[in-house]
Amino acid sequence: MNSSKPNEKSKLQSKLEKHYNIHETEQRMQKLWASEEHYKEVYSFKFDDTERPLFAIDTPPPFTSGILHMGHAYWCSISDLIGRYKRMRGYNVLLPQGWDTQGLPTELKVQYKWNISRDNRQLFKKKCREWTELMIKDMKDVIYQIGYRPDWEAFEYRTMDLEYQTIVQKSLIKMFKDGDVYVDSFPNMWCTYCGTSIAQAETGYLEKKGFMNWVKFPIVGEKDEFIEIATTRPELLPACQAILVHPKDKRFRKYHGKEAIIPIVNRKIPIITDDEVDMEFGTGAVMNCTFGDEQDIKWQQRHKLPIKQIISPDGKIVNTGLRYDGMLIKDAQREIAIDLNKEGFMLKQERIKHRVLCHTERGDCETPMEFLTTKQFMVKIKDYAPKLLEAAKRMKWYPSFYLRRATDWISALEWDWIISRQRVFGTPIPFWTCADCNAVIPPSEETKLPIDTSITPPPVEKCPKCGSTNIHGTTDVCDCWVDSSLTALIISRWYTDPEFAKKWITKDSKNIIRLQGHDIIRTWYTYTTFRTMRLTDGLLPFGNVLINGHVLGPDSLKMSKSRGNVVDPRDGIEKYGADAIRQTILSRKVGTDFPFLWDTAQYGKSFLQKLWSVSRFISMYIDDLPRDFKLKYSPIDLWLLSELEAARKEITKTMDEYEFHTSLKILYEFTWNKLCDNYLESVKPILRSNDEKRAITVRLILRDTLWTVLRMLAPFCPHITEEIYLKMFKESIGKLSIHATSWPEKDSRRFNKEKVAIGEELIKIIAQIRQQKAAQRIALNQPLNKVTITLPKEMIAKLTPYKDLIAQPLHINLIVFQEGEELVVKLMTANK
RNA sequence: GGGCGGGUGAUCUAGCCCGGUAUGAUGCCUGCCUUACUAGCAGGAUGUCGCGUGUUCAAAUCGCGCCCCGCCCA
Repeated sequence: MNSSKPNEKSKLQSKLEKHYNIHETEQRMQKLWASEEHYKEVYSFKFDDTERPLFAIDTPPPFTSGILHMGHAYWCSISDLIGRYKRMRGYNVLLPQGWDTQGLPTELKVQYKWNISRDNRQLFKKKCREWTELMIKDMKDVIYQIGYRPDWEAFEYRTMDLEYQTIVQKSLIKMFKDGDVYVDSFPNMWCTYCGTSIAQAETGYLEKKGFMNWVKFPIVGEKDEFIEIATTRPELLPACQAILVHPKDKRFRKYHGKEAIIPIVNRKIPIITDDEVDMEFGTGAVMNCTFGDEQDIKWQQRHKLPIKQIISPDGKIVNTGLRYDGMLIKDAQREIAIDLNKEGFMLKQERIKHRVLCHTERGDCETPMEFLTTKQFMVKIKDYAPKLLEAAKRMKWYPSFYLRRATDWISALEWDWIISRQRVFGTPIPFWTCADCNAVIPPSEETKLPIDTSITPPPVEKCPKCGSTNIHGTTDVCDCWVDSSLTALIISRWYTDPEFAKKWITKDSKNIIRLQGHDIIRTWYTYTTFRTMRLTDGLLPFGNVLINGHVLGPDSLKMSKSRGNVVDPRDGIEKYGADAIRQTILSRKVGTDFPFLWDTAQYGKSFLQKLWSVSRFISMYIDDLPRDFKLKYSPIDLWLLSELEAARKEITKTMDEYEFHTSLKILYEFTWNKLCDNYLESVKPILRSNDEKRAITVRLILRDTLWTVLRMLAPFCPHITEEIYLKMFKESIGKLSIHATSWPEKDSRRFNKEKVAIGEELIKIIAQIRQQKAAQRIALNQPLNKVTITLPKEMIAKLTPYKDLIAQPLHINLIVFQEGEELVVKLMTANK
């Protein structure tokens, strides 16, 4: 065995600077990881590896709005963390990253910011692409800065790419062939602001201010008799087809079978009964206006009421033959209320707040929904709901309670999915239709995709169903969820490499985890599951679902520009560094919403310096350590090692359960508390002593412990751990990067439990003495003449051999044990 | 109206599944300065764990009822 005592000169040389240079290091590491060498070794999916188990994350493709907030940094950090962790656990990890590019917000930006007209569709699309390229560049830059390192090289996708659009069109053609696609002129929800149909999933209820109007309807054939109704939408009076009352409502029994006259409009309508009328609401009588809301549609169909469409796609009143024609809905509402008042039909008006179904997803238009009868492409999903429910239950949900959110939503599905949108920047719908019978006509087999049927002639001259020649292409494009519901099939290359896809997409797809926010469970989650199952004969897109919450502003409120509480990740990275920001957001339970707190970021930054310092300290003592050495443990050593093993076990377990906040907490506790404050302080004298055996033992323990901690910290703080690895461990470990090393294995050494307990007791006593010093205002480095320690008899016997372990670090001349019930320490200073 | 989540010192929070002296951070206060630590270390104060009730030797934790906040949906 060669002597390992470092010579005096090199003893206090550290390989690490005194202060950790966050920004310089992080940038250097990111550059390194972008290199081909690191890509090949660490971050690439290994196609030719048949040994290692597979693991893929279906990461969220962010919408390329150009707006970037802490939420993006959040899911990037989670994806990155899981990727790095699973790699260390021996998985062949597929970490793709895509971009959800086609959407209304982009169109609006191009239209208004770049002032491009959408009339020239080809030019407009081109400009949308250009805009999107710029946004991707911007957003990529930021997620790069947070240390996110997906497999860009092989698995980056963009929904606007022609290859992607081809696959989307292929998938729709298959679904058509399976009978899932149809065209119908069912009343659809329509956004008059965006000028497009809207899916149920894109709407939400918003609290809006409005008026409740009490309107009198004269009864036909009666003098001065009126039936009163309460409505928030008087402008729909011209579309009114009936008044409904509850059959058991005594107040209206006398009007059953009679007719009423619509005020202003002067048209007769029947008064009919229906069980679903809420007697408590308003006056108990309700008018049915063809397309007021979902309930109106139900009633219209049940009672076979005539249909009258008085709202135009651009949100104007039409078709009434009254002076309101051409007015915006809002204006007409006001005007008709004025007229009702003038004519004496308005009983009263009341300011109210009510919940209105609005366009809430994608874009901030928040326009109240109207119902318009337009021809739309639909996909049958409602009938498939039972299978979706069953699938959701077969997946593993983290946290588990979100399963309920999914099943609730699926059970509530009432309509099929409207997949067409009257927009420009989107995947073209690959069908023609027969204007006479609504038949859907797909392109012929040999047609090269993607196609735009608005400029491509149809493959047939006559409608195969009715023989009509009235066949048209469409300018409609796909709902964005038609694009993004394919991600699982895209990353597994279902359409381009079926052999490869088979490895992933299976009955349970247990090697894939979907990561997404809770706000898009009803859209992205549901549609991906639905589409994948339909396209693959019932296979699942993924077997695991990890739901993340929202990062709120520091004031615990939803981040919003108007509130001014938006936290830009770039600010955070600049102030505290990427590793600190990652700690900040990863220290919270996954699945819950949480505020972004700068204090926590500060702690993360301090922790980086702490980790750096302890590494720096240890680096001074680990040169020339023997490879093979019979260690001479003290109980305190054993205590540390058993604490480390306990921590490793718990951290591994919580990482596997995606409870990162707990893993991180244990890492903090172990590193800062146990390793630095307790162990390190107590062994410092040994490091400098002449007891070579003990010194080498402690140095080996310190090195190995740091190495273990460093690896467990690597997924959380990839930059600093990589830097320390390169400076201190690469030479001996030999791997290119810490992110290519493996997760710490179980320490199978069996430590004498009694010795460990003694070590713990020693640590406790040292802490007590420190505490006493502080209480008596004695400087910590001031020597103590004598310390009396009161302990139970059997403890004294056990601790006596280890007096030095207490005396040395605390500079005590004499330790005296005394019998007693519980631990008490008494100090005597040298000069007392 | 329903479902889900939450209500813990000044602030933010862990713990709750699997009952047994409530965790950590920030801030505040007091000391110390020891060559790993743009600080660090040691210590301190601040809590009826939303309210009520039940089960239990024992409840932040389990049951029931209620109140408040958030989200999702009727």
